[in-house]
Parts: sequence; C-alpha cells; structure tokens
Amino acid sequence: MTVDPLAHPTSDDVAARLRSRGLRVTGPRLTVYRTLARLGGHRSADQVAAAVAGDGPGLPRTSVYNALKALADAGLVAAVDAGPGTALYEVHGHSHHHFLCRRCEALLDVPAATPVQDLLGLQLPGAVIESAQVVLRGVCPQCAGTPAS
Amino acid sequence: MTVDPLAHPTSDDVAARLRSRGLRVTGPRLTVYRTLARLGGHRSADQVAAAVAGDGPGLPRTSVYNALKALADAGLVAAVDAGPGTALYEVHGHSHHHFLCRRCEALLDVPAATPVQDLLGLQLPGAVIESAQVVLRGVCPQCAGTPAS
DNA sequence: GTGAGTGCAAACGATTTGCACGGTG
DNA sequence: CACCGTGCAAATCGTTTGCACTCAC
Repeated sequence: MTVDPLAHPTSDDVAARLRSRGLRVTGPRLTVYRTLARLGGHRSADQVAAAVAGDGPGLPRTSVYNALKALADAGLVAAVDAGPGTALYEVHGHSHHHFLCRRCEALLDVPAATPVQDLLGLQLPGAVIESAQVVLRGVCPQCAGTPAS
Repeated sequence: MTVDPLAHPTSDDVAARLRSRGLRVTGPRLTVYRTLARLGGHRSADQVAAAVAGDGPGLPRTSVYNALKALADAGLVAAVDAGPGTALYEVHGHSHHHFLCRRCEALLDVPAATPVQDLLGLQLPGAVIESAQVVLRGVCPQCAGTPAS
C-alpha cells in the first residue's frame, strides 16, 4: 500500500483516502484532521480537542480519539510515542525523526537525512516495513546552551 | 571494576553502577534487575512483578516501578515505548532496534547494523544525544505468510 | 544515626468500552 | 433503509503520589 507523502492533503484528499479504506467521511474526522494540520507539529488528543473547541462548536474527547484512530488507521496521521500515557499525533508528512529532551521535555524534529528505513529493512528479510519511528533522547541545544565550562 | 559494555552486567556490576550514581544497593533493585535479565527480551513492569512473585516472596508493584526507574536512571535498563499505556523494559545490552508487527503485535529485535545515532546526531548541532530508539512498524515475516512474497 | 528507599493505600489521567441516537452512503 | 460513526457516561489500567517505616551506609 503506497501512500503518497503529501505534506498537507486537502479535505478532498482526506475524504478520498477515508473512502478508499472503506471508512466514511464524517465531520469529526475532517475537523480533527484539518485542526491537526493547522496546528502543525506534534499534538496530543487533548490539544486537538482544545483547539477544536476554541474554533467553534467543539468536539467531545471520545470523538477526537475515534477520529484520530480512524485517521491513523487510514495512514493520514502518524502516532508518536513519547512515553507512557502520552500519545502524540502529527499529519503524516515527509519522513523525519524525533528528539526528546530529557531536561525540558521538548520534542524536536530531526530531518531524515538518511534512509534509515531502507537500511534497517535489510536486517529483517521477509518483513513488510511500513514506517520507521526514531526517537533520540538527550539534552537539546537550548538546555545544553549553558556550556559546561 | 571493568565494565564490559557488550555483556550483561553481573550483580556486582549492578551494585557498582548504582553506587557510582549515588544510589543505594537494595534488594528490590537487584531482584528486579536480575529478573529482567533472566527473563530476557522486553518486559512490562507487570511481567517483572509476576515473575518475581512466582520466584519467591514477591514484590509490590510500587517497588518494581521504583526499582525500574532507578535502574533506568542508572543506565542499566532501557525503556521502550510500544504504545500509549505500555512501557517495556530490557537490560541495557548491545545497541539494537525494534520492530513492531501490526498484525500479531510481536516485538522483534533488529540488529543495529548502522550507526543511526551518529548519522542523526549531525542533524542537531549542539544537542547531546544519549540514546536512540528506533521502532519499525509493519508486518513481520511470520504474519506476512509467504516469505518469498 | 541519618537520609534514601521501601511499600501500603489512594489518587491520577489518558484511553477505552457499552450503548442509544443520528448521519452517511 | 442499513449500517457505520458519534458522543454521553462510566469503567479500565498503567503509573504516580503521599507518607510512615526500614535499612543501607
């Protein structure tokens, strides 16, 4: 299943993709997706719900979870695990990785300069690799900013 | 004490490392570590607690969490995020990555053939990268059924 | 002896579930 | 019209917290 890595699919794209997976096109799904795309970056289900609420009629948390799960299944958004009890979502754009600062808890993007996926895929003959999630941990430039003189 | 970075640390190593971090050497910590090492692979806090219980006097969950956190801080065990509400731990051995099968939920090890960490480190000038966690997702060879496709 | 670590009980919070209603196809 | 998806309420479950006791150092 090849997924065209569009940076920001339009509402029509969302609708088309949902349909192609046998999923229905509904308000919450479009709203959640567009909100996530507008916010950009990595957002929690709660952040999405808050943004949606501040943007109009709002949406119950359950529906946000439902929509996010459906969108994730459809391959339109990607889930990032940044620890237990913390699921973050982002629009499934170009490939990149993540850096989690141990000190300030910031989650930074790291450009994917190398086809990590292809490299590692060679190690598992027979497996179908659909995505690669890389999480680096350490101290971010800002927190390290105070040079250990 | 010489610490072999590629071998599983002995109880003495555990004690030494804990001490070197200013942490005390206690029963729960040694028990949890040795149990995790004996079980091998990736284990949840609950699995460790169960194994410890079946192996003698047992240990309350809180203590298992305490010990795992202390061991993780000491760098003796590594935490792997395999989804929200699921923290897995493993003895901090040689560097390797993980593959999570979408179908059977199996978590497989992937040999670290390439210095992913070094490669990506170049993308974040000023950051101190302490660890790299790679989680590949897809369908494992067994679930893919036909290895030759 | 002192303070870190333990472990009991209770809180916590993100996520999930069951089910009746409403909208999509 | 049939069924998927919504959304309310409540449950669930891994994990965290507060605090008095105990043990390592």
